[in-house]
Amino acid sequence: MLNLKRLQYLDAVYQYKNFTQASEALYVSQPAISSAVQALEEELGVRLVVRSSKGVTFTYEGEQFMIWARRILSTCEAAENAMRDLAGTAEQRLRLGISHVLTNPIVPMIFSTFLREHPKAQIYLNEGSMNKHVEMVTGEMLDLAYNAFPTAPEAEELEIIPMGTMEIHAVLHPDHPLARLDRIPWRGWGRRSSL
Amino acid sequence: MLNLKRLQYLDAVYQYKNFTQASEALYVSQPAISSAVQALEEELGVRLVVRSSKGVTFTYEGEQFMIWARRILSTCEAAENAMRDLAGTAEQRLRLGISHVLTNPIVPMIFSTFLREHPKAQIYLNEGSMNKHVEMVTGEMLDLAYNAFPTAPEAEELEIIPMGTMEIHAVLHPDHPLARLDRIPWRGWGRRSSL
DNA sequence: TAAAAATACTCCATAGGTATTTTAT
DNA sequence: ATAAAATACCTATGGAGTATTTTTA
Repeated sequence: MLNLKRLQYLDAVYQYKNFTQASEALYVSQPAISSAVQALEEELGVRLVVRSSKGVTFTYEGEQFMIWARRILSTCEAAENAMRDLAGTAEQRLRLGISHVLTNPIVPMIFSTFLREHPKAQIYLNEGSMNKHVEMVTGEMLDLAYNAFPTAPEAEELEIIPMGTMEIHAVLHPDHPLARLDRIPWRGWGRRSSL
Repeated sequence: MLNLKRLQYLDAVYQYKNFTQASEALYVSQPAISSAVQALEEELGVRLVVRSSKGVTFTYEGEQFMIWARRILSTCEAAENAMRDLAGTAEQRLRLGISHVLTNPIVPMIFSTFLREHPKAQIYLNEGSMNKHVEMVTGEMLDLAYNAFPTAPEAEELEIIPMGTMEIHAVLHPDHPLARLDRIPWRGWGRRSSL
């Protein structure tokens, strides 16, 4: 299996056509370069460079290999940059799930408090079902969900911060049998048809 | 700097969605996989997978990174194959430089002797100047040059095998002053106009 | 309780360093 | 005599193994 550091060393050798200069550019010793190139040649079964007392020249095989090496190295660099981007924006990003019924009270809070503290932040709002949001937080698709009754089994691995309570009012016709009560008991809901 | 072995491990994790199975597929221990993935996450500054007691799920960042990882790994494989090809054909290939004036005696030898011993070999014949061939052998562009008078300075780093001698005859008009001699001295050449 | 991943630790291979030798100009 | 690479040798880091612990379904 190839080794990226060796490719990097070979790349420097290709630029300088000289082991010593390559080693100085990379802040390593000359023998480190020497053995890395030897190891590559050994592994590939191919002579990559011709050494002489005035530097190195690349063989045909060496030139061919450099085409691949450069491609590999630049792809790696691109991958690292892509991840740096994701990591960077991740710090400037709030992926928030909000249940439809809870949207009202939370949205003003976001724009007043959160955005004042993180002016550069981007906010991804996902309105949807509460249990779906529990899954999305578990799978790191969301950072945070503003939720109620997190009863899904996955919810237990999440940190849950109580934000407050919400009074639920029943709006009834004065003639409805429950209209006589001050409070409507929970147990009643299961047995009755909804309004 | 990225490390290809770690990418390979992550790739197996991606296939099996399970550290233990990935480790078995690669014939390494489970902690080896575990620490490789941790190291990658550390290096990239990004959470790649979500661990659970029933395996792993890839995060958004993890999925994105896998696109790059696969590309890197397959490019490496292609590079190795390309070099294997070059190394393989190198053993079945004679890159031979022949000076124009020497072509006659060597060509029959190639087809009779060499090809009988190496029936699968390919022969690249390069007809050209003798000093150019010395350079090409030095730079490993040729395996062998059939040459005469290797006087180029680079020739001293080459192994030289005497193949034979060749008589050089001067064809002269009977009235030419040199025609009287049995042998024409070398030193005469420099001072006279050519024929 | 079982299955999966993390942790602790130990060990070894290998990458890298320094000093020196070899080679060729 | 100089400049470059190779070699010898030593050290240290990191990767991998075994054994164990933690976590969650």
